[in-house]
Amino acid sequence: MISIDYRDRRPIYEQIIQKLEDLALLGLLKPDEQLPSVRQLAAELSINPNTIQRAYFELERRGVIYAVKGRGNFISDNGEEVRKQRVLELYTDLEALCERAHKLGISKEELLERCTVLFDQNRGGE
Amino acid sequence: MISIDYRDRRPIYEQIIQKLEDLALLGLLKPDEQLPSVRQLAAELSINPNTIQRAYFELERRGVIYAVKGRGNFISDNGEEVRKQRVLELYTDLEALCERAHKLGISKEELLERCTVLFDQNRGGE
Amino acid sequence: MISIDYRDRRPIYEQIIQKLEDLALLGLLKPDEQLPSVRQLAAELSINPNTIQRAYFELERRGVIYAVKGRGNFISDNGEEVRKQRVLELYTDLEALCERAHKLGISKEELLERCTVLFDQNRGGE
Amino acid sequence: MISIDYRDRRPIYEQIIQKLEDLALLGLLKPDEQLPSVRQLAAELSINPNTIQRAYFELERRGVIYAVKGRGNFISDNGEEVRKQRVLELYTDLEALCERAHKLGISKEELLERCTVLFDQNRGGE
DNA sequence: GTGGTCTAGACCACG
DNA sequence: GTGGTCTAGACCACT
Repeated sequence: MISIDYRDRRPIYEQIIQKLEDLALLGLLKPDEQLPSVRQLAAELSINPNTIQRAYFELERRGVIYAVKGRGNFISDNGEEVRKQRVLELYTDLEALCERAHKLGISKEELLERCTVLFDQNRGGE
Repeated sequence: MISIDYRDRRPIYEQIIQKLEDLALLGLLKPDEQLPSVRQLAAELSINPNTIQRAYFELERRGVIYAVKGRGNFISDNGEEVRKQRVLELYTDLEALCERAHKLGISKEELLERCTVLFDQNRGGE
Repeated sequence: MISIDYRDRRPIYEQIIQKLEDLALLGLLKPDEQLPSVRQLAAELSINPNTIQRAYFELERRGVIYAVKGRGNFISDNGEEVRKQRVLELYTDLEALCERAHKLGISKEELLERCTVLFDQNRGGE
Repeated sequence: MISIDYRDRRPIYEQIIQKLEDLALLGLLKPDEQLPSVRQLAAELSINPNTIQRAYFELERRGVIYAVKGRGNFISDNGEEVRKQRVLELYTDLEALCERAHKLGISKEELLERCTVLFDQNRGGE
């Protein structure tokens, strides 16, 4: 379900957060579905349970999952909220990218054209 | 000429690299123009000379500046090549962003619209 | 595994880079194999950890190794790409050498003969 | 007669040494021909006289030129000796290159072939 | 424990 | 004076 890329510069807990968030966002993990336990997932990925714990804490803080004492962790049903936040993040990144493009002397038309091509490419790739 | 933002999570040397690269790319620093010396800039910014050294070293590796022992550091004149590489990097980042947008269900029209707005914002910001 | 030659005029960190790159290129260090930690290698060679750090940093930049925060440094698996780049560099150096030979009035036959001898010597040296 | 490349990583005095040695070797500077004075050359190149002095000292040590107190510096007539030493240096470099080639898994045939091509290229380039 | 960053201060080669 | 290298020791984030 989840795999870790040790070559990735980002910390492991962040990779796990992102993967689970993606799965929840794409609807591959349904609301109220139970996640693997901290120990189980830790064993599965051969990493420290603390790292899983940290990822679950952060996901709970973000409202992606909720914890029930003695029972486990479950997918929250406010997927729409999460999605909105992701969209906001994307727009922030897009803003930074536009600034870089501007500094590099790329025209708006050039950027939009490229954007269109890349977006359509993506469409076909699925 | 350069300022450091200690709230910025990026390391200091990276901030310096980016600032100087931007200045060189925008043509505000002309080819063969001399940069402040390692010690001088360190004193100016109240940071350790090693940190400046590291930034200058990386800039030299990237071909943005060149160092002459006993004389100082100077802006390189192959700014155009550096720019081309930066453009390629930007397009790679744009591709990743388009993929994210696609996953989030953002339509192409929505993305292009946003792109236009952000780009123009940037224009006005100068 | 690694030794430093203090009579060598090249900086220590460069010697380390070369040694490790050679080992990786020759396949004596397998992909995903863990390297000695920065502190450990520093202690082993009786030099400063910063110097090792610098070498590892450069090796990572070259794609020879990859670092995982909190875990260590590991041999990268794109050895073939690195090798190709090294071959290109070697041919560039060979070109400069041929030019020098030409200026010194060395005939092509003389150069090729010498090349053959040196190459075979190398073969026997192992 | 001589030009300095400040982008070159080698120290200035070394560049001057090499240039003059080359000129002597190629016979463009005849035996007993007088070199420009330290001050004159320093002024011409807009660099410190100490740097020229250092280059001349080294050239005298190598037997390329000889100094006459109160008169100036002159080209030595043992050009053949200098050439021999240069050839030795080249062979040393060739040896290192052969070792690198061997480590990279380049076959002898491959190297010789490349050598031939590059040498002939050089021939045509003149 | 690991790597990543930074400081403070030193020595060297070069100009 | 300049850049280049190195040491000693510190703090941080991550596992």
